[in-house]
Amino acid sequence: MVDEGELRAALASLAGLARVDLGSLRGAAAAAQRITLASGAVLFEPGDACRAFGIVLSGRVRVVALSAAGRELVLYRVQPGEACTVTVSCLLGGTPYPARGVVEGAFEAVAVPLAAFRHLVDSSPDFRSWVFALMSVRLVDLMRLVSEVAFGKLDQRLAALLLDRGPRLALSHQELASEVGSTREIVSRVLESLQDQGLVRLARRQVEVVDSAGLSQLRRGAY
Amino acid sequence: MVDEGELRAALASLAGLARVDLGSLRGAAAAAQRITLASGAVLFEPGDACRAFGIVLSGRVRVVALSAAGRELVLYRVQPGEACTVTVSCLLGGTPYPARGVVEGAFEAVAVPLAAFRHLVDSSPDFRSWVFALMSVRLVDLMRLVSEVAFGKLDQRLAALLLDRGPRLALSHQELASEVGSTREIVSRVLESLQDQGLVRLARRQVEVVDSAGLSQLRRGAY
DNA sequence: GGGCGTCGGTGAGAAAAGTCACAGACAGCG
DNA sequence: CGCTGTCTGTGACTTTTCTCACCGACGCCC
Repeated sequence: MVDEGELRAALASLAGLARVDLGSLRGAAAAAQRITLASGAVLFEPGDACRAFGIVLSGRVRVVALSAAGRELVLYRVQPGEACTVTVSCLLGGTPYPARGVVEGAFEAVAVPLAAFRHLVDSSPDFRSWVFALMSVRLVDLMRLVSEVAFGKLDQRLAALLLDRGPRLALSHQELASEVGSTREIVSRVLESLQDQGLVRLARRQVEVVDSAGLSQLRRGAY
Repeated sequence: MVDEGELRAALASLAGLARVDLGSLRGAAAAAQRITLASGAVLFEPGDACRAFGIVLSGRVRVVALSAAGRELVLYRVQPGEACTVTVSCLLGGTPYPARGVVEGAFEAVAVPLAAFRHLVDSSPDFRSWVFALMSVRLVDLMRLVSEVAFGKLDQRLAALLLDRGPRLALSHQELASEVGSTREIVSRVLESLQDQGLVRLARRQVEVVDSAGLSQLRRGAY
């Protein structure tokens, strides 16, 4: 159970949700729960049933596809101010989660049960279009991801990752491999080749982008 | 411009849309357009801007990712009674299409412009939850597709395709390759190997499932 | 300084997929 | 019947990715 003012304050801080009206919030606030988790906590596993709709206040959720062999691939991240779209999908469709959700950073969220979620959707146009927008972005992103995984080579995928996530990435090769759905050795070798081409500089648990223009070029049509 | 009764009849024939109320339809009907296209027509190309929301009455839309090298991969199909979810995403997000949409079969659809779509969403809870349900299913399907493409071998992907699409598939190897995002030669060889294992029977432009139990087994953990 | 756990490098080999080139088979049609 | 376009089979080779095995390097803690 969450204080209405608190929920309101939380929602108000989120882009696009500032104007959810008071009446709509009553029911949701009464039913909502505050959730706090430490980094690394698992929110859901593939096959789990979905019980509530969550709005992330701080920290992130990394949504990861798992292979039978234990390999991983990050599908997307839920940022503060967003809701987990798989959760919406699974709630509405009654399907089990198709992926794992892992907490990154100090995590706080508000969990709203299905009934209250429906009520919010029905009563607040702002809330509604916020949810639509989230799902829209996710859908298009996933379609792009499918293309990249199906058609892109690993150097291109890594180039894209490096360009997207800042000029400096403090991740081990194993962690990078889990981002892109590959294995440590391969990532090591590909990174080494990128370094040989003068595109990045490597250090223990760190990749630094040196030639971002070159990386962008590689990202598109490798030649 | 579409007659209100006609639009109503069209919507009424669709699962989950039977009860969209009359008032909500007025605006939509006035703005809606009837679309008829022949099989093979291209609805949209990657990069195109999205102009209207379409509900498919008959025929299907095949949504396809394209690689720089000209390879293809079917992301999903929009069946009669469904709406194209990329279209919703692109409309709401203002993003260009990330894929190609191709008509299959004799195609009829009702196209509703963005404003009228928004009005329908706002005024009809039934319409709303129908759209949510569509997007939910798509999202989960796409996540599964990412996993399959990233972790599955081609024989598994083909096995899944054969199991999903009836005991008999009348497609050329090139068409099968375009379904799964591979090339003709590879598909030919994999199919031959499936035939050697007694799982399918091949003929010109035809694949027949012989041992569906075996195919299911292959589909999961190839051993 | 010694020990330990994490991290990265590397070699050897195999498997999977893609590429190129061409040949033969089949269907439909004039 | 022969022609033509589509469809499939196949050999030979390359590229990409994966797997296994092992080792050395680094950081940290006692």
